[in-house]
Amino acid sequence: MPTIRDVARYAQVSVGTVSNVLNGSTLVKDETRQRVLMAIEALNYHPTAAARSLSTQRTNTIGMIRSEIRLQGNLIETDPMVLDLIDGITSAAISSSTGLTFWAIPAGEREMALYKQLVTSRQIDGLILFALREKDPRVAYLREQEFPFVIFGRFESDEGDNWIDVDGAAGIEAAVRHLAELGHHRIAYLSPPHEQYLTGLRWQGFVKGMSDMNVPIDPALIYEGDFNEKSGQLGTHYFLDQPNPPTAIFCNNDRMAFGAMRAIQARGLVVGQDVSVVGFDDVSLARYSNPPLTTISQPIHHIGRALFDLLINLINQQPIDLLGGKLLKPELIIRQSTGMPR
Amino acid sequence: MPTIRDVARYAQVSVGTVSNVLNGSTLVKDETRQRVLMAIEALNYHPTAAARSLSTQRTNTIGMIRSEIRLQGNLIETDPMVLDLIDGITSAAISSSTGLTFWAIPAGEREMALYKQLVTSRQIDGLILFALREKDPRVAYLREQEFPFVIFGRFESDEGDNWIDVDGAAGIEAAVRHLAELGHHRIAYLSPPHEQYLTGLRWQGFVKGMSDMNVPIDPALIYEGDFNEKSGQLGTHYFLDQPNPPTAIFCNNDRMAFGAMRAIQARGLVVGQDVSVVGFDDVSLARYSNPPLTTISQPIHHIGRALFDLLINLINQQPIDLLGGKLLKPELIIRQSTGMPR
DNA sequence: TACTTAAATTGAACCGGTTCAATTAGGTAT
DNA sequence: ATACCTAATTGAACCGGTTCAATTTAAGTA
Repeated sequence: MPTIRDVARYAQVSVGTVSNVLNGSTLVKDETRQRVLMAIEALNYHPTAAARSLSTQRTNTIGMIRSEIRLQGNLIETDPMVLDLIDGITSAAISSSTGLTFWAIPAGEREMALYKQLVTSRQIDGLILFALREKDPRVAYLREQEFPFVIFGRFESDEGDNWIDVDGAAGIEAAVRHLAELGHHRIAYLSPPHEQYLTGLRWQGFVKGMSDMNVPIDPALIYEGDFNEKSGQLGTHYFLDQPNPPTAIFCNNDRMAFGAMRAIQARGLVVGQDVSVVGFDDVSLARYSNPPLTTISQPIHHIGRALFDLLINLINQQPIDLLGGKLLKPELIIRQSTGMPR
Repeated sequence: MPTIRDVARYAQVSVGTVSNVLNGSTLVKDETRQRVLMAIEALNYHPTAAARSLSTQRTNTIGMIRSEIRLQGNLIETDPMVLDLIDGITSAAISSSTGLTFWAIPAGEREMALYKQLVTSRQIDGLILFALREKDPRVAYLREQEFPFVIFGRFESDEGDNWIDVDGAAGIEAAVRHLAELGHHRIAYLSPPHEQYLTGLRWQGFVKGMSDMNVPIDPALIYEGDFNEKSGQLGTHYFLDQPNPPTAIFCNNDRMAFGAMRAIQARGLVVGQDVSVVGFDDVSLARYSNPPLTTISQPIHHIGRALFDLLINLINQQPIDLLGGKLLKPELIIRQSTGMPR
């Protein structure tokens, strides 16, 4: 493998000049630049990433870590939504030749060790966090280390300027309004796991929506799910076993909504007639489920891109342009899983 | 940030000794090791990844690149299956403190440029390829460069020992047998895009299954899809518009199968009674669709782990243990989307 | 006590880039 | 011809690890 010194020798210039050519400095005479470029071509030279990183202190890599969370022993599978997020991030990353590196690790002690490792060994220039938990230790640590990071979601009273979120509460309010206007008075709530930070925010939206529409909240119609289909199914059976079952179920993600629809159908009931179901996320399948799912859509691909841009600005210590605001409005997509109660 | 020289000074040893301690060499006296470890602790020292990479020529990072393919102008969205693959890879990677770096780039010229960049700049130690296309230029290039890579899938007559695949043809044969045994004589085939290498292999399985069961193949019942729900829907409408429509549709992934079910239901027909549907992949939603989808299951999480182990062995030039064979048997999961024809 | 051998430690050289103070080349004004 | 200024180029020092031949220390043996 040729090094920069080989190129310098071949082109009969110094290594400094080659470096200047590589980094687009304007200091180099055109004729010299040509000679260097020809040498690079002739030797098929490519700068080594590690050497460059060592002297520039930049890796051109950002990181993302999935916390493997287990509830009652079973792994919470990754939401298809995350894949869309990854898609958005990587499609923005490619244009600034930055890579996205992934790790997956069980939440807990080893998780913090990984974060510390990455930060102190400078393997990455910045981090994208998502699915924050209550009193998430990761945020405290990264802040303390002044390590660049952005969050998909909010954390503790919206402080900081390094997050982008969807106003889930507003989305849920809209969903509740939609259900109430259809005539539903018994609306069940399939909650996210209580560890998640967003759980509180979402709940506020539900409470506000219910109170605005004068629908009473029945504690018997609340169930804590874990974002998997299975818990949507379990929660729904629990609801329908109540003496006074709900006519509508709001689910905090689409996967639980799919599980809910399945449970309703397993009892010989019709989704959208006997029981209405609303989801959250609008994953690509929501449009194709049977019946098509009414759900709250978030512009996840756009969010991925925006998070990336925000992080890069943070890393470069450039002024932050929030690209249309940090709190994005979600949109209620009405399909056939909701209808008037019988 | 402290460097290895700071640690050496603090512990009153040489940098060589510190390095030996860091790398678990047995040459260091226990007492010295303790002193060094205390110094590391006291200074909160962590080796810099870039410096280490520069001298070891290893990055402890492997790469994966998603080819953004457009058909008739629209992007083929990433399959949820890929997320499971990533999950499997990263869960294996974490135990050897290796990261997985992800890029997404449109197939074509820029794509090859990215591969060349990564290989020659040694940003990664190895690559995981998937969704190979006919005469895929990536394989030729990587082979020529002798760069370590493994493939999820096969390529050109199974040559090489760096791939792991599911025997999709066998899976399809089983699916066709299942349908024929139920009494179906008109079985439609929703094909993968023709550019994909697996398209040929899968087709062979379909042909063999049909011929074994003495079911004729009708050219009017073949449609080329693109793995998205939409094309499943379009293909199904095309099939059902035929003068002599099929009673069963085999779809080459679950997403197209979901689209197919939707199209069938949109015409007031009942899936599993009027028209049976079989998918491929067994994504987590398949169990929760309405009706639950009969599909071919591949152990994708296991495959991710196996691909990682294989790649690491390749990188370390260690003998390859194929962990239970390179061609894995898929399993037909029979659910309610298939039944006897009316 | 001297000699041999094994164990532990040392530190300069190296990996391959970037940076910047110092130097040289080229051009213009006096 | 000389002084002066700007543009272009140079190359040693640096980034922070690993490696290994050379050296020192400790243990074992006669």
